[in-house]
Amino acid sequence: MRPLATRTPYHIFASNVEEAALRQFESALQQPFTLRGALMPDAHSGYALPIGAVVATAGVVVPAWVGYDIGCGLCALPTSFSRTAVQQVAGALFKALYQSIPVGFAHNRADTPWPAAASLPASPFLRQLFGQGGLRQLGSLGSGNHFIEIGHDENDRVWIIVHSGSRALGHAVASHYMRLASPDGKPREGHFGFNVSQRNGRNYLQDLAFCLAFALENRRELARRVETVISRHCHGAGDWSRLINRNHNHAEYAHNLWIHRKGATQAEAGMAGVIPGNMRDGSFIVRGKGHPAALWSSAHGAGRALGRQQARRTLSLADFTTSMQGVVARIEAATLDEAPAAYKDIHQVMAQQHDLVEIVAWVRPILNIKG
DNA sequence: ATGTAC
Repeated sequence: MRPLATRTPYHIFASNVEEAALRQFESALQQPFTLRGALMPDAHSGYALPIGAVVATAGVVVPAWVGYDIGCGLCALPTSFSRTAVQQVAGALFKALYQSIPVGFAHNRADTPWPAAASLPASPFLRQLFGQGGLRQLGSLGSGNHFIEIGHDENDRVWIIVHSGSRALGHAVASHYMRLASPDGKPREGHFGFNVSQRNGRNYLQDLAFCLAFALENRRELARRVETVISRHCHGAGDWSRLINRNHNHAEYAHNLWIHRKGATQAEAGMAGVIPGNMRDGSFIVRGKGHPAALWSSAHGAGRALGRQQARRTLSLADFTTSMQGVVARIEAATLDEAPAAYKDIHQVMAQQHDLVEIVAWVRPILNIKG
């Protein structure tokens, strides 16, 4: 890979990165407030900054470097359900889950209670947005790469894995602050940020924290609903004391840096994490190694091998069906862009980041829910 | 990514 035109220290953990993504990363590193950068093995181009990029600044927060789905991430809940019992009723669970969980653009008919929201700090702008149906979206999945997986590890432990984010709320918050940060008042490509000590910067960070809490509560609610549905058919429960939660779209102050992660998972030394592969190969439960050159991060998934349109054009439904043998899932033209073949090989991606995370368990899917 | 787009 070509060297980047910058004196800012950076490290690329991917074997080959498309030129468009490289240019985005390079231009982020060229910003005067940027101190360090890293590209994870799943990096590919996104808005303003590649997905799979981590960029650290001195006192500046850039909303476009967090992206639209603030707080998007994964929860993994180990359970005491029996693998064979779950497998026997997988078809029924699949149907019941789509009845109890809104997916795609759908939301709940009624609000999901979230009492803690009232005492969380938030700007008046966010309060107003949140008041307009925020709670109806708690416990809704969304679309794209968001999913719910029920799977089992090597010891036959059943896991509930949820990938979702802050839904319309985070999107509106991101758009608002990206518009505020950009000099021409339009949300667009560019590396426009706020000083963290100024009003806009403080408001953004406060609303970002709210969205992170909302996204976590959304994933918890989704996992609760999955647990409830399974327990109507099988004995057992989730071990909520061992719930793992990791964001991959966020900004935080750590190690004396303002670290932005856009499609990159926090991986401090000893920290539990979840890295999804694809709807056939499942997800990995990991433990972070706290690699400083990776800015204490890892990949957030396999990364796309094919763009969504390209996947829809070039992949066949027949091959998709064959590749999904043994997994109960939406296998149809509408989900072809999420077929395993649309993603990079997750095992290779895991191998490329053995200095960043250690694999604790491999959760292989029994069923998968997508929007 | 998004009760869907300059």
